[in-house]
Amino acid sequence: MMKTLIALLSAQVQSAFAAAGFADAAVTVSVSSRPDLCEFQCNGAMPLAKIHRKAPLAIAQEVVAQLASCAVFSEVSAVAPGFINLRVSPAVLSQHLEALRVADKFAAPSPAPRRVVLDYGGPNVAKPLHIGHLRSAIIGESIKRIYRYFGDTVIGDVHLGDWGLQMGLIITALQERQPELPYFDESYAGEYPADAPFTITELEEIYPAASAKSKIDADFAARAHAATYKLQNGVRGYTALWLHIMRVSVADLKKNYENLHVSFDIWMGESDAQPYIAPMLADMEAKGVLTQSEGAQVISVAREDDREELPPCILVKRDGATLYATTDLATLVQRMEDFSPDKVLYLTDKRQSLHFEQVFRAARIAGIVPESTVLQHIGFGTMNGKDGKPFKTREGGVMRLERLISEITQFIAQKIADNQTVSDGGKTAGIIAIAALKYGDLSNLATKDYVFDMERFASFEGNTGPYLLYTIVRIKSILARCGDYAHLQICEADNPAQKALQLTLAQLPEQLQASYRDSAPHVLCAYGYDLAVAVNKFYHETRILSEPDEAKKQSYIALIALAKRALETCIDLLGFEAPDKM
RNA sequence: GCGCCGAUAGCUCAGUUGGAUAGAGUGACUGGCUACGAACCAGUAGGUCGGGGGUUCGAGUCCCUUUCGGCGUACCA
Repeated sequence: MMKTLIALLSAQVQSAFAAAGFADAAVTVSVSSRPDLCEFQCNGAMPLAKIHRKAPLAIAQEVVAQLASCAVFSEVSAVAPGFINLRVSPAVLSQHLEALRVADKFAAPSPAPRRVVLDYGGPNVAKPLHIGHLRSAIIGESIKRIYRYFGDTVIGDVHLGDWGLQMGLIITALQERQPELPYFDESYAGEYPADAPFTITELEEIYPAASAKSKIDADFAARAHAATYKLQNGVRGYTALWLHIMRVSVADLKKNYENLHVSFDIWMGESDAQPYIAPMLADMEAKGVLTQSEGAQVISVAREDDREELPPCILVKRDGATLYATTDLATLVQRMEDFSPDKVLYLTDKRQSLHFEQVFRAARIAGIVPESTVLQHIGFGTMNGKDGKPFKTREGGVMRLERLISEITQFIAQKIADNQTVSDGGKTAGIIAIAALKYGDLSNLATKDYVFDMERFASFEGNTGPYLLYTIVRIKSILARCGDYAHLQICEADNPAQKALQLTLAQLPEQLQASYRDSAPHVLCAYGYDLAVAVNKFYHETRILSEPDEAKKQSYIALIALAKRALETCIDLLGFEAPDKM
């Protein structure tokens, strides 16, 4: 894999510094902050001024003198107080893009590919997905794709909430409604029915009703606790019922995630960690890391240098029950055994950051996870409404994901209806809706709260997902008339918009790397938008199909074909796709 | 109380090891369709980067302090 353009230019400037007598300097070239003055800049002379007791401008001038004969640059100058301004030679640029065009990938794979367990999604069974699940799914899916682009092996685990009191509540409510079912007959020894005694719609109604009832009906609550206990101790009928709940619920979750173009490699959950809990606690006991505190069994995770003393990580409550942290640690035991990952990354709401800090420390102390395995939690912010408060439906309730997607799809279907170019029963509207939703979310820093505004996200103007799709569709429309263009080569630019597009395209590898290094999809959103702007400007100012000079025309076509692939790579890593027409 | 996070144009957001005149979008105003899609392009106006102090040749960025907001703060997940 070739070097990035920035790396190539940096190497040239670095050796010029060395030739001028500044071999110790680690200098880099960056994209210019003043495109009116130059294309690239190097600020390396200024920090050297103090060390060498020399004016920064003088240093810059000496370096520039060394670069004068360098064919890589078409223009080099030193400017006060010590900037080195650079323009790349058009031939070098076009050759670089030509190499990028024929490369099978736009960025070099990671030199040390990792095994990563990515814990995202986190839905609860028997409960519908709502907007609280949206960000984890969208951001996780994008990070998964970015990691894989760089060669990591990523195991995406949906990590279901499939254990605990909620299951007891459902079972107890079912028993009230259908006491005749064989699952509740402890003397029953036959086969249980293959089909579940409820649909997903019924299940989604049963749970909230049971939850509400348990709060006002103490007897019902007690029976639910008892049912939970029986389930956890493997009572046959309850286990069979639990499997029904799981199958019905997971099938529905899969359908919903598919609509979002989100997929998982494994569908494990809290229940899978249960067999690991007892041995893990015994091991902690043996190691002496488990201590009694206020009646609970805990691991102390506080450190000397903490600004504030961290509460201990509680593993067993006073009443003997285990908790979220217990399950998460047991899940880590299981993940180390099954996958021996180099990294485990969790994507949850940022309100859980203290919990993960405690769990991570406890995992190190208990020796569950070695130092060589990175544990990271990315806590994302809340999706708010226009009023700045957590997003709600107009009626004030929690918005179901299904409804959110369908509302955006309808909104967009209405807009493209005016255009009348497409009538495919809403398929295109669905594709655009997903792009609008995901881009609207991912273009923000993941860790911050953001304001969800459907009209803004679904607008086809400005910095939006649909704008990127529109740009791709325009290119497709031209390429469809070009016959076979795969062999066409990119040549030196002959106009400013073309040069600008080439320079933007040359940034692609670095931008991909930055998004990988920082697990930051928003970097790709910003770059994809910049690239789309450059494409549209070029498109607007250049005749492509009607260009009389055949050589120029071919170079233009090769350039937009590369731009199309670059844009498609960006949106694919963000987790959405472009239609052929819109 | 303590801790974490945030505050950048009317609104929504970027801003990479500290670098030149702090950038986009949107809204407002203006111009461009007999060229490959005007869902586009170009231009104008809009800023004490919450306030104050410090470090530095240079601070939106680093340090201290302060105001406001969000969240968390041992037996929920």
